[in-house]
Amino acid sequence: MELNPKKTAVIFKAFCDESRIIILQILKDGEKCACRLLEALNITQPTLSHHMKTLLDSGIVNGRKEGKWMYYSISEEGLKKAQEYLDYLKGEV
Amino acid sequence: MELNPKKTAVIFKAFCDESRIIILQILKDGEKCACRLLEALNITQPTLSHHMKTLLDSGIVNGRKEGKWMYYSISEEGLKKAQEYLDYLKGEV
DNA sequence: ACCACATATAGAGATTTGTCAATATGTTTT
DNA sequence: AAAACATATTGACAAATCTCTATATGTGGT
Repeated sequence: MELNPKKTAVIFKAFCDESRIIILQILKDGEKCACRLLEALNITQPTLSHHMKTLLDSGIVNGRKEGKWMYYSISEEGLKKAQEYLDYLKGEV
Repeated sequence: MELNPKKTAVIFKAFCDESRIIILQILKDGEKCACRLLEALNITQPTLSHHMKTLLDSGIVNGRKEGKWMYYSISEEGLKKAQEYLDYLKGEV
């Protein structure tokens, strides 16, 4: 656990907004195109793009470009990092 | 996993601010009085109070009043809830 | 009852964040 | 090359958040 406070906060920003939780809920079913996410949420396309940037920055979501489409999925590695931090707080280090 | 998006976001607000991460870092060592936390942080007493309220609301921290002192500690139960959510996203449900 | 101390609340200012409309970039098809 | 489409970026505004000073509340000791 060498994470500094600022970096740790960035990771968990993924989970502290309602819209992003809904996005993660959808991605839980598997990789989705941005357009599919947009259909499911009551936000505009630029707002979705903004949230996806936050999620990518957090490391909790992976992005993959295929042609004109952008595919997003949950990053097992990112989730693991978040879990490791919670374990660390539990004193299970 | 019956958590609604708003409630989930509230839980994780505990981890998405730099000052709160530092507070959790200190509480990892065990229960601490508010005055001890205040010494360790470069913030005013009302600001600390505000962050402690956020942490209590998230369920990640427990509070206990003893005389004029307020003691805070990490809530194993709260942490467990956060971890369960991350597990859920991993598809390990 | 009063004073000293620890913490909480109220209110205000500054910063950050979420949101949108408008526009730019990049890709595919015709 | 142009048109159509998917996504990203810009710039502006509103809402939420962080921070402070000032003040209130509550507790223990004198």
